[in-house]
Amino acid sequence: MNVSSAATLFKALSDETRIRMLHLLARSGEELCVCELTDALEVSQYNISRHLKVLVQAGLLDRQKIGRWVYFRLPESRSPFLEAILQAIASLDTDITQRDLAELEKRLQLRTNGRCTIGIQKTHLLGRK
Amino acid sequence: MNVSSAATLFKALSDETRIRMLHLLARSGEELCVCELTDALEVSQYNISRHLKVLVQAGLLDRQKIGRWVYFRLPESRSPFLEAILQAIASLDTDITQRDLAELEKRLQLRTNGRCTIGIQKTHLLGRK
DNA sequence: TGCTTAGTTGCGTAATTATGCATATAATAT
DNA sequence: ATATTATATGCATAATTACGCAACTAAGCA
Repeated sequence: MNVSSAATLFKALSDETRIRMLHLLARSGEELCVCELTDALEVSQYNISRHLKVLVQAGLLDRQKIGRWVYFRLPESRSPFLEAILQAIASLDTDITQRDLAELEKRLQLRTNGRCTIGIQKTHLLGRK
Repeated sequence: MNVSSAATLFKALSDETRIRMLHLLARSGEELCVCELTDALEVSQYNISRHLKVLVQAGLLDRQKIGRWVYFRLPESRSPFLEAILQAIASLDTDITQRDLAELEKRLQLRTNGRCTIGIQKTHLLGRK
């Protein structure tokens, strides 16, 4: 980890939606697809998608496509630097983060065989008409 | 610590100069004045001053004026969240951070009675003609 | 061979940020 | 008081970022 990549990493973390996504991934221990994150956070689908791209490019998330769904998870191997920051984010406990976890909990119960099999349920968050 | 202030904090950290300043403050254990930071980092005086302001406003630094000099130090009381991040920054060890520490070391030897008594030595970094 | 669905991305616009230059403020010294 | 010195900041410009909208790709199904 050098100064430049640390600055890039912090820049990727300098957004509320991205912090909330990482918090959910860290606390749930799950890998989550775009539509699950969209429903849990109640942010428009195209914004979720763009924020996820920022996190992947910063090395904060791994991406895996399964069928029509794309799953994101925290990288298995993390530097001490990254681990410390993810721990800090996971420790966030406020109205918003509690709500996010509760919404995700509900959403994860719609999985079948441990996988998401449906799209976005909160249709006003769709990135198309 | 809530999501919004975490985002603000990370935004304040999303700049190389600001990370280098925090790194010096954490590793040296000293409080440092504007001209010492300017000489150590070799960044123009007005930019050092502006970056310091960002860090103070984000709650990452305390400011104390002594005579004509203004000293900055890490806050004595830190949340676990902040402590984890400062530890991570202090652990940075690269060409740049080693050089910064060496330059600061040299600069601190110009103190008398543990205080800076001179201005910027690298005159090309001054914010005036 | 389409049609539907999960996700991505280009474009335009608005907001924010960094930096150089010049100047302002504030404390000390002559 | 006036000049000097340490630090801060207003202004202009350039670069970056976020977001809504719309269109696009890609995978599975009829």
